[in-house]
Amino acid sequence: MMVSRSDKTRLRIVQSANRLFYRQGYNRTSFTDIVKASGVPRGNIYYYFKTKDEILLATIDYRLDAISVMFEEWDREHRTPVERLRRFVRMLVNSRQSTAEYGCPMGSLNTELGKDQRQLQESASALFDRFLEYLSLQFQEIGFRPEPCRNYAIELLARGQGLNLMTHVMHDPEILNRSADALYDWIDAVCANKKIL
Amino acid sequence: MMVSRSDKTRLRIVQSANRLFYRQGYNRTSFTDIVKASGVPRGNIYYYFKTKDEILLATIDYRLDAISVMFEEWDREHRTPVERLRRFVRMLVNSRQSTAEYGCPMGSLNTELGKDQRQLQESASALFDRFLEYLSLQFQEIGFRPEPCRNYAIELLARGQGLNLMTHVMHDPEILNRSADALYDWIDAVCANKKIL
DNA sequence: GTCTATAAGAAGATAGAC
DNA sequence: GTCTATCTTCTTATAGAC
Repeated sequence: MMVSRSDKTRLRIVQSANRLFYRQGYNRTSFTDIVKASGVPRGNIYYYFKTKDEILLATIDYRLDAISVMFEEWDREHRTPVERLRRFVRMLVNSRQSTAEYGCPMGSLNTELGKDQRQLQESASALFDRFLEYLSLQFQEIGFRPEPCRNYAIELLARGQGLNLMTHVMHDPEILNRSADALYDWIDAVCANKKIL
Repeated sequence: MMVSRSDKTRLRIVQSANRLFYRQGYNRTSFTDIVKASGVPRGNIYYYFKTKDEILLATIDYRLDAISVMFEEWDREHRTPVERLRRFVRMLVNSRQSTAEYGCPMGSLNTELGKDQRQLQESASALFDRFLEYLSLQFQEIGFRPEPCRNYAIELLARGQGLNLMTHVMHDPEILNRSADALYDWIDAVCANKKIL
């Protein structure tokens, strides 16, 4: 696939913005911040994106693609759905340093936008949907009936987000480190429960 | 205790700002917003607070006071520490409507400030400290050795925050409603565990 | 496609009359 | 203590040359 020069410029804008939105939040990141970080002049950025909101939507798509790639990798590396659920927990632990500094990229963005920028948050919630869909599918493959699977996915994601938030608030990556076992145990317990059903 | 007229004006500013900071976030709330909501003219607000940051610190103190009052009420209404822990979960469920709209006041504020306004977030984290202290104390009164109590408190608070976040992201108060049972069960399980120790 | 200059408005904060 | 007018800076966005 050809990658034109303009595609490269666009990508540089999106990557720089994505990084800034994560580290400073969307609303505290100014257009000038993006200009400086990307090295792309103001007018040029407006050639690619009509508004700052459009840049945000592009970063969300960018993240969605990254998530898809990640899930494909998990599918390739792990044969069983239980291993993939554990892989999810391991990802949280692996990200503990940046989580302690800036929070969860997905959770903090949705929290920021969810208050009074509903339309943007609706776009950002697609990130959550993607995770819920994937986790839910794993529970189905374990053998649960479809109905409870989504609730299991919500419960697992909620616990992950809770740990991410505490890790960020206290700026202590060790919280994620030592709490992970409880999530592994929870996965095991749910699977044990399955045999009863 | 005498409540002077100037105290009243100050309180109106703090209450209006507190409401706005919760509903719009700190950074998206402008000085003009506070002027309009409180009905107090610009210059007058600057008589009470030198900067917008100072208003935020005042709202944090305001919330800390409200939390103290709440805990005193819980102590009066419930004799046993287990009942108080359950009361905490019940509070989360009771707040589900506003949580679905605006998130957790404490969690969303700390998430917003934690990225690149560390000094302000340090002040805001006092809200978390207050909860951790109170919950930790309940576990101690149940009979646990002091060391694990703080971790139990962190775990309970994390799970609450996780549910609050999912409730907010999906704008669905029912998530908190149906997930509360798992928290009640968790409290029971921890207490059962105590007998083993 | 690239880039600079600048418009138009909103932000936080101040000066000073009353 | 109260209130209005204004300053300065920063914001997003546009115009238009190259």
